[in-house]
Amino acid sequence: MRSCRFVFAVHVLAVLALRPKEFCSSSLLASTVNTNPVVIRRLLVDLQNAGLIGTARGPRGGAYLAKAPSEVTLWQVQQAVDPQTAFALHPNEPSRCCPVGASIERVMGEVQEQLLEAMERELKRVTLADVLARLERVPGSDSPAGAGVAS
Amino acid sequence: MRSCRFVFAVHVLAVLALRPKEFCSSSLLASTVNTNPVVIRRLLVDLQNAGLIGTARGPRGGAYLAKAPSEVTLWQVQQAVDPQTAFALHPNEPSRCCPVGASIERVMGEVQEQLLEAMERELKRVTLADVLARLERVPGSDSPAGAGVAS
DNA sequence: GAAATTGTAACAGATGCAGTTACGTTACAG
DNA sequence: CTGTAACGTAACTGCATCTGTTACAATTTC
Repeated sequence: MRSCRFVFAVHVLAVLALRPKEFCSSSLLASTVNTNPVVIRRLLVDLQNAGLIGTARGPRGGAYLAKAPSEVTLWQVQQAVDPQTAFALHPNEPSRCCPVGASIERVMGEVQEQLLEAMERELKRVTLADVLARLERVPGSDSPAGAGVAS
Repeated sequence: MRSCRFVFAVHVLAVLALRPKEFCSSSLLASTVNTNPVVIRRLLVDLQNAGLIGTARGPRGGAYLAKAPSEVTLWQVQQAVDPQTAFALHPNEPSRCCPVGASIERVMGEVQEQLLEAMERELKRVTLADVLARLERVPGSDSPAGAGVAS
């Protein structure tokens, strides 16, 4: 994955986790991520479809975390916002005459499956609560960095 | 990784492995991969720098495999032609005022390291010889599909 | 009814990659 | 020694993708 949707999504979810029971607007989230509110709203659509957050329209509306941080794995986040392939396969069909070209796509497809499974195992081991626990403690901050941490 | 340099490189190395002691031209390799010879030559430069192949100029020149297929892992190939990051980090510096923005880059950088290590372990488990062994046997082909296989 | 906020469409700018053409360099063959 | 085949590399094009931006309809609160 080359896009930054994944880190943006983790960032947004972490902010939401630090403000439980609050509705955060896309403008507020955009200012902490340092991007445009529409970029955030596009992310929120995918996160909502995955059941990770909820949103509300109108004044005082915004997004809120729909699950406990310890129940949200980075794998869920990644699948929600950037379902990826590990590497690109052949863009043009290889020559079928060559014994390699005849079946290289199948073999590399199988390799890709193994690789994606390894990435899935690794990303499932890290939860949003783990991410919160690894943020630096900022005592003077307006939001306690430890809130919601369950590691 | 989104580019197809990795699959192209494995394809090329597999063809070279099936023709030991032969010099294969970039035109020949390009025809089995179904791309342009220059694309192949750019790959060959990287594979040569990594010590996986050798090349010779002039008539009857071309590329040859410099190692036994069982000694070449897909990790070596991937590092040679497409050293990658697992995912993109923040393009714009996040707000340092927010406790998340203050250290999210470090945390996600650590997550990325773990993920890359998992991918490395997985790709090191697969050698070029394994790839050759998983190609379909084509008895009528001009090149025995089992040549050089050591799995 | 006004205002705030999401949801979404449309577009601009930047980036990266595959493919292509062209040409200099090298080495073999006769 | 000359022609030819091949690598090495630079420059360019076209295409796709992504982030960021503007704009606007739909929704909800006050």
